[in-house]
Amino acid sequence: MSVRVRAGNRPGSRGPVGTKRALPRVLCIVGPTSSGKTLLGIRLSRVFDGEIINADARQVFQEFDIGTGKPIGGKRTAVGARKMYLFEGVPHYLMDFLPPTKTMTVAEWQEKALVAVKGITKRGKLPIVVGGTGLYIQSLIDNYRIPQVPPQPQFRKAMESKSLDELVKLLIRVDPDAERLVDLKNPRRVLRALEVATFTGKPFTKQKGASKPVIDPFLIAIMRDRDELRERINLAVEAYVEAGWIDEIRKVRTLGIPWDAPAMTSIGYRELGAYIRGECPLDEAVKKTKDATWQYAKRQLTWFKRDQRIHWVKDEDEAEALVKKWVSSKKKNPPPHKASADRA
RNA sequence: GCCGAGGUAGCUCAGUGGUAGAGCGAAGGACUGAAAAUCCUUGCGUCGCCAGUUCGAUCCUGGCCCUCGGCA
Repeated sequence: MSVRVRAGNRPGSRGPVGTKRALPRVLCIVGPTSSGKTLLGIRLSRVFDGEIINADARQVFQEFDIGTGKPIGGKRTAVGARKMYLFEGVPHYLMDFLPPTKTMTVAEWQEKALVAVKGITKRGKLPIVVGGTGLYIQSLIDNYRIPQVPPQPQFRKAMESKSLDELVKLLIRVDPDAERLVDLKNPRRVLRALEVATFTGKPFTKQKGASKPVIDPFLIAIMRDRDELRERINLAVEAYVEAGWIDEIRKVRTLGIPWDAPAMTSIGYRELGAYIRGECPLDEAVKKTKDATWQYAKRQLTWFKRDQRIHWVKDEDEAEALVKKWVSSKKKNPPPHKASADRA
């Protein structure tokens, strides 16, 4: 079995040797859903002449607007030769471009995001990454070296009939370190590791890692206490329904998007889908959507809590003040971030 | 009022004569090409109340209380 592995165009893998240049500075607004990232991003993009790079795994989809929390009123607009997503004049990259039946991967996001960072920087603007998909953001700021094997549908299909135990055995045989470095109880992880080993002939655990940073990030998140965040989530869900979320789903259906399309598996779309199909009453679907969103927010918090580089602020004003200091501290090639180095 | 079913973890329920489990929820955690995904860890609760039988009852017997059906 042979396969075509994408050529070595991985970001950061090469570069001008010896030409020491400051890394592009990138502001990253992270944190759990409903904490206020989108609004803060818009505000800071105005104040600091920035452009936004979406780091939300669901806002990438076309037609999925209300329920994914895209800024209301933004849309694809022709700018010169090509179309770009604009919200009140602020360009958003990696937003609203993917057909709902397609999937995107971390590696693709990482690559596109870096291209966007470079373009924005070249035009003298500040790149602002905004989103709650922790893995995406980390892949960018820590320059993840992701094993270069795209998903292999036929391989995954072929392995479907195997039990987890069998997959684990196969994996350990070709990649003994997987025993302690891969979550052997998680079928997805095991399958992926096996996939990489199979198509490269080398152990998965030897191929994952991180390269030298290619950007100079500044991470910021708005701290909300538990009750407040939960309340914000509830209100957001209600506001989305009020704003026509259900009609949005119906419309997407008339466009031929099946219930099991990748974008349809987003929180709320699946719960409200059950209501639309007549499987449960509306109030139940809304309640489930709130609960699922909260569970998601907790997972995000688990992710972001451990990243010591994040500056947690209490409100937008504090965020702006902090960013102002960071922006004006330019030059001075900042020392490499400690936190990223001792994470392996 | 009569007949039937039932009262066990926050919820839905399983179960046994030797003081009890599952799913969901909740809390915490992981996370390198599906990430709004996927996965891991954590369960003493008066087993409705009272009395009896028994070495021992949540499980058997009797009474009581409550819930849900059906009949009046």
